[in-house]
Amino acid sequence: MAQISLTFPDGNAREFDAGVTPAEVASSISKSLGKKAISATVNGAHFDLQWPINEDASIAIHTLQDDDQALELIRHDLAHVMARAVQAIWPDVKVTIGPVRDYGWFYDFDREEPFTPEDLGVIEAKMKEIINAREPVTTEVWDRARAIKHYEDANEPFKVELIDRIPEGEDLRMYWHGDWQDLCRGPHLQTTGQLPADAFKLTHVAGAYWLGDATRPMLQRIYGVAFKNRKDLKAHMTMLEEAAKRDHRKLGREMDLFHMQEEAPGQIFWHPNGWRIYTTLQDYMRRMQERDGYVEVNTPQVVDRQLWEASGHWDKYQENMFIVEVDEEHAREKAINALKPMNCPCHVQVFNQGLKSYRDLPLRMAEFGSCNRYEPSGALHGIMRVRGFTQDDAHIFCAEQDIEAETKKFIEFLSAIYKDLGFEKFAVKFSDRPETRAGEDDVWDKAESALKSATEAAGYDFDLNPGEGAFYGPKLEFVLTDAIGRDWQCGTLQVDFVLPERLDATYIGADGDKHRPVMLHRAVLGSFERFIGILIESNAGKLPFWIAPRQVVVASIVSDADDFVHEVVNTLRAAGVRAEADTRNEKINYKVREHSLSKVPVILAVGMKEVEDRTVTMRRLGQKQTAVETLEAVAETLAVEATPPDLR
RNA sequence: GCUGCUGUAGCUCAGAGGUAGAGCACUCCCUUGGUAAGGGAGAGGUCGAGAGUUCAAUUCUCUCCAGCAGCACCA
Repeated sequence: MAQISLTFPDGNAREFDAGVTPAEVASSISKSLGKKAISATVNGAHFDLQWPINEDASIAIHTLQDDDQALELIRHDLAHVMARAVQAIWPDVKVTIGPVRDYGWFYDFDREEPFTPEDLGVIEAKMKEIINAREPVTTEVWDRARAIKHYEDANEPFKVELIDRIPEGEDLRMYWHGDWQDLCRGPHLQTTGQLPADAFKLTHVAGAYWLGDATRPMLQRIYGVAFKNRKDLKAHMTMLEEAAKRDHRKLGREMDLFHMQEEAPGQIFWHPNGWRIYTTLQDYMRRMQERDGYVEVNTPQVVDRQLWEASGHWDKYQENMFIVEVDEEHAREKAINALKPMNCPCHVQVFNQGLKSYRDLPLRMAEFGSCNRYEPSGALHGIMRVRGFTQDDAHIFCAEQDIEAETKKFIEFLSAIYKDLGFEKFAVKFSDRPETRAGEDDVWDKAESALKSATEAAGYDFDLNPGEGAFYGPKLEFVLTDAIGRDWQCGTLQVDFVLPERLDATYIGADGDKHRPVMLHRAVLGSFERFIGILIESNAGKLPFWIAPRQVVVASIVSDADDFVHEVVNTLRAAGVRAEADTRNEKINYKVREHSLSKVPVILAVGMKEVEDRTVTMRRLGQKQTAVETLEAVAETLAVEATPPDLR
């Protein structure tokens, strides 16, 4: 038999018969490793212990001590064990797919009756039974015909479809957990006995379309989380509880920032505190944009359908637009309008007024543009996904050769702002050409490479979203994360070759001829609404002082101090600090607790001692210790903190 | 939009086929208290909306609306 050489992580190599399995390799090292092994990395690939190795390779044997591999296998095997448990309880449930995801896995089932929350407990119990039976996991490669026949006989149509979708020539691998069988890429554990019976939990059920396609049947997805041990599971559950406390919807209520109500789904009633955040951010953005060479405009909300037809929105976006028809009885003319879902067509109208010269480019046209989109009801989420919102939008009209420089300039602009707002790190996603698109391939080539090299030049890595670009051009997305790890696109930059064409934007070049500008659609915050949601969650409500709507509460300890309290408030207000008095007939403990819960960054306590010394006792949010300072010193310190970072 | 769940006082929630309860918040009174809840009293609800079943519905059924989780969507 042919020999192969396997190299271990310590650099030593040993000869084995070709076709040796990692399980045999592990056992040859020691009996205990043979038992403890869960999988191997062979030439960089994650290998099942049962797969044969046929060529010289590097090999590392994994045990449950290896976090990455162990967690992946635990979660993956639990997906199978869960499917097995479900079919053991309800034999006519059809199985589909069950991948590993963050913290756990899910598995999609086809079943008439919905799973109930009570069912989850029943399934969990069955899973523990299966785990404790400690049955071996085995695998075989089958040929296509046999696998299809098998699943047709078993009445598992989804599996048959899956096999049809696996490219010819790729191995079809079958796995058995005990006598329960599933089509699976692997790898898997040696036995279900390697699973921690006390470190997983089924969390929730939800619908999910088969193959992610809304035209296909909706399946029932059961989610689970799993860890290596009970302690990690518990830590995860605690983390989720903590994250729930940062939910902007909860904090928005507690901090009295905004509310929403049935009569205006997906729209926000901003309260004074919330609107303070909004205007503070808007003022800041306006200063930053002016400094970076933007001009600000403002355009109509209600626009005739003709413009939307010309721009292409009527065709491609109508479902998401609020259409406004004037009651015929009162209409002098029969016009159909739409609330603008985007600002771009209006900006082209501004651009088109008067002749533009190449000397006018790049023209950076900004608008705090109020948009309304009829978002699907299921997509609405607090103030992060709404039907009425305002973008910090701008369109940069430029020549093709300016794309790279403008992109780089924009990324630097965005990252400076994100830094000011406390987001040092953010993800960048790059989406390239989709299947159906407008524009020639060589133009796409140029645009894509310009975006990529500008991103790299600005010093950012990006994830590629192949084929996810807009039909009119490639795009960059700047993604921030909410309290429980959901991603939200905030900033964006999109190259657009199409709209200038459709709306006939032109400029006169140095050669005296008409040319077509390129439009860069870009936003930094994305929308104020979403960004404020993220800002609240990432700070757990403890906003930076300059953004905090209520910055200082001056609280009296005894009512004889009330006069000085008002003097302190007035002094702070004169220094540009948002201060208010709390002279209610309550104990200082009560006041401290209440204002701390509503996230006021600074509480200044004033008793008779302070009145005599003209001092205040300062307590910062989240800190227990206090500091006595003179009124003048506090006003000076807080005035600096209240100043937006760009004005310091 | 789809699947499932939820909707009772400002908030968090309990409750039952016979027209409702708690804690906190709110108002008033007492209390002037030194850094996360001082004491007492009071007020507050068309039980999401509509229809049906029933002697009787907030409770059961249906429809609608909204919210939550996930999926799809996010040009």
